[in-house]
Amino acid sequence: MLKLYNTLTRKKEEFVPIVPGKVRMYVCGMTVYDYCHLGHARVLVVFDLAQRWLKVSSFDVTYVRNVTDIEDNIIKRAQENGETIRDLTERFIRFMNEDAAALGVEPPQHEPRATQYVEEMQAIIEALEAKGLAYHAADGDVNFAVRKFPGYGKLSGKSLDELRAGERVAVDQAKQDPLDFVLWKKAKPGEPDEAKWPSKWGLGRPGWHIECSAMSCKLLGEHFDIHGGGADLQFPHHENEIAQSEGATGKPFVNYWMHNGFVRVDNEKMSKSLGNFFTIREILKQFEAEVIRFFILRGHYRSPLNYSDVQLQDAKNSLDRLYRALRGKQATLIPIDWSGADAAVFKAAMDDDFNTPEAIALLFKLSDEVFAGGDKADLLLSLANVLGLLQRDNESYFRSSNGSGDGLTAEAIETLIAARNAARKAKDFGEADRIRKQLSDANIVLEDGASGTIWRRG
RNA sequence: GGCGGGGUGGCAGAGUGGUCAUGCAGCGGCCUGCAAAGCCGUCCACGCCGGUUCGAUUCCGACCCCCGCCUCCA
Repeated sequence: MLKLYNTLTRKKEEFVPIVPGKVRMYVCGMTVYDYCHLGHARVLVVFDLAQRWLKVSSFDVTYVRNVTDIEDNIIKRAQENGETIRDLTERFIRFMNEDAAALGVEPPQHEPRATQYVEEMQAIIEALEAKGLAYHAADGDVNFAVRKFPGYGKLSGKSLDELRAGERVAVDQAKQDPLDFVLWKKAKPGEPDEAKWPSKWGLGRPGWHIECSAMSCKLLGEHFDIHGGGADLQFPHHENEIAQSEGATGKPFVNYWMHNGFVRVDNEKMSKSLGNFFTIREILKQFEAEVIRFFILRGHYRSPLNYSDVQLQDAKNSLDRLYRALRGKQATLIPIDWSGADAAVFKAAMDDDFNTPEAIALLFKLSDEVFAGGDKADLLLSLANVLGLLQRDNESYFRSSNGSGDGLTAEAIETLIAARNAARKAKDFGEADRIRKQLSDANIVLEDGASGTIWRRG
């Protein structure tokens, strides 16, 4: 029985899908005007994990992860770069997909782009207007009237009056309430034609929040199971989605809200605005993509994740042990018998709000047994596969040149190893150790085993 | 200020009313020509103060500290 922590109720709840056997899940994806950073990687990996586990749990999963390809920052960046919005967003969507693939993220069933759903957005805004929940303001924008929606604040636990008391932003005179948010933005002079759509309120573009209401509704229906995203989207973004969707349809919007914790740097949130972010690409120059995935999965998805080189290296050392257990074992993927003792432990951990640290601890237990000569290699490989881990060819994992480059080719290394082994055979250990030192200076570690010498990059 | 989440051993990170997290790192040993890997052993914990309890890191209360949201942000 799968239990999920639901942000809406702040409790772990048994997961019961709306339609038996089916799960519909929507996750707020990226706004594409820059490279993805580690924080984005966490969303990608965490919800990929959720998707995988739901599938393993025999659910028919429809997973939607959107792309925001029209928004203030995008327009600004395209203008700064002197390129079209389309060129900019296409490029960063491509980069995002490359990063996601590297991290072992299985593509969602749908990756809708906001610009393809403007009509649906307009339809929702019209419905809200008809119900008196939206108004065309004096400045030409269409806003959501937050005071007219009784449930406003239920996700974030905030009340309108408290929010107002803490108001830190200059009040926009065109709004009826400072917390009212934009559904449709009137086009402004100087904005590119690409950023303008005709509407009954004149030329303009959709607000950010309405994009997700429209895409989720169109692809998953008015009422679906799981909605996810980073914890920073809880308010106002997700709160606003609820107001828009429930306001327009009169139905409950989402049953389970899932939010992943932040990635931190020096105990501070990693974010674009703080400028303290590390892009996935940067980290990939130093570490294997799987190390990043493992680094994310070794912590619980709701906990903060502290980033540093030291932590990545620690994660790599740890992952190495798991790979080492499988080295030379010819393990193959097998169907998992979930009633088996080990698999049951793994399943119990995953069913408990995706407790990957515990699931991974079980992987280490299996690796101990493999080292001890037990026949758990296939199970280890297969359970790790559920987490998207340990699926690389063992030798290519250990020999990949990510990290400190050494310039030595595999052939050169093999030649040196042969020379060293000849020296060892001749009991010329001085020469043998000299060669090993030469290799270790180049970051190559040797292991002399019963079946010969194997090497890896350190 | 309001709302929310936390403080676990050198580091990372789960969890639990009373026997073990797990990994990395350290130390001693086995193995090895020496290493590496593996194995065995070992060191290092639950912010602070009270309370409940036979017993609390785990439950309750106060306190201190940290982080997030309240403005675009995964």
